[in-house]
Amino acid sequence: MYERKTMPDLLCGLDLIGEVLYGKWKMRLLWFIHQGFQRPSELQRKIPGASRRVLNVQLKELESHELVGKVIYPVLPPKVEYYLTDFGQSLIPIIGAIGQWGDQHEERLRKLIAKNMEP
Amino acid sequence: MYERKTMPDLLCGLDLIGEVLYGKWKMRLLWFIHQGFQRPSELQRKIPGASRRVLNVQLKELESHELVGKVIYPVLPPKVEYYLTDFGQSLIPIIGAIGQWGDQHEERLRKLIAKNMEP
DNA sequence: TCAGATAGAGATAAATTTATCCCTATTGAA
DNA sequence: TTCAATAGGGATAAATTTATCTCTATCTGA
Repeated sequence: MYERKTMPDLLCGLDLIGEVLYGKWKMRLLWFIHQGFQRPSELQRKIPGASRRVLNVQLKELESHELVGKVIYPVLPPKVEYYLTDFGQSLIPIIGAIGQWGDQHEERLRKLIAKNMEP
Repeated sequence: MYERKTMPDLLCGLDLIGEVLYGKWKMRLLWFIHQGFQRPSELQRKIPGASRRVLNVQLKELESHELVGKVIYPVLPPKVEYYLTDFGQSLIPIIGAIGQWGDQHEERLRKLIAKNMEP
C-alpha cells in the first residue's frame, strides 16, 4: 500500500472535505449508492470507466471515513451491500448541486474542455 | 508542458465539472478571488502551502476555462488582477456549500483523517 | 466440467498532478 | 548597490493517484 510522504494542510473546510472526497470516483460512488445501486458489481457496471480494483479501494476509503457502511451477507456467492451513513447522506445535497451545475452548463463545458485539449 | 495520454470520460455533470474544478488549489483560488484577493501575490500569501508556480499554472487553467479573467496593468513593477467571470461566479455558492460542510464537521473530519494516516 | 458471476487483494506499471529549481525584468527602498 | 517585491515560465523531479495483471474462493447453470 502507498505510504504518504507529506502531511496535508488542513487549514480550512475545503482542505478537510478534500481529504475525504478528493478521489476520481468518490462522488460518483456516493451518488450511485444514494440512487440505490448498493452492490459492488452494480457500481462497477454504473462506472464502466473505472476498474474493479480502483472502485474497491475508493469504497474502502469512503468506509474508513465513515461516509458509507458495508453489510457482508454470509452467503455464497458472496453478497455485499454498501449504504450511506448519516454523515455520507449529508453530502448528497452538495454532490447533487455539483452535478447539477455540470449538467446545466454541459454544452459550454464540452466546448471549453475540447478547446483545451489539443492546442 | 504535459500532454494528456488518455481521453477523460465525460458522461455526466460530475465528469464535466471535474475537468475544470479538479485541481488541488482551484476551489481555493476561486474562493479567495471572490473574497477580494485578486492579485497573484495576495493569492500566494493566502495559500502558503502552494508554490508560486503551481498557483500560476492553475490560474491559467481557470482562465482558459473561462472561470476567471485577468487584467494586466502596463505598469512597473508589474500588476495583475484576476476576477471572477459570471461563469466562475456561478460556482461560488457551490464552493461555499462545500467549504461550509467541511467547517461544520471539522472536528469529526480531523479525527477521521488522523485515524487514517498511520495504521 | 467449464464458463461466468460473486467479492477481494497484492504487486507493479503507467498516468497525472504537484513541487522544486533556476531563469528573465524593473522599480523603489535601505 | 544590493535586496525585496512584482509577475511569469521552462525543465525536471517527486509525489500521488489510477490502472493493469494476477491471484484466491465458491456456487450456479449449460
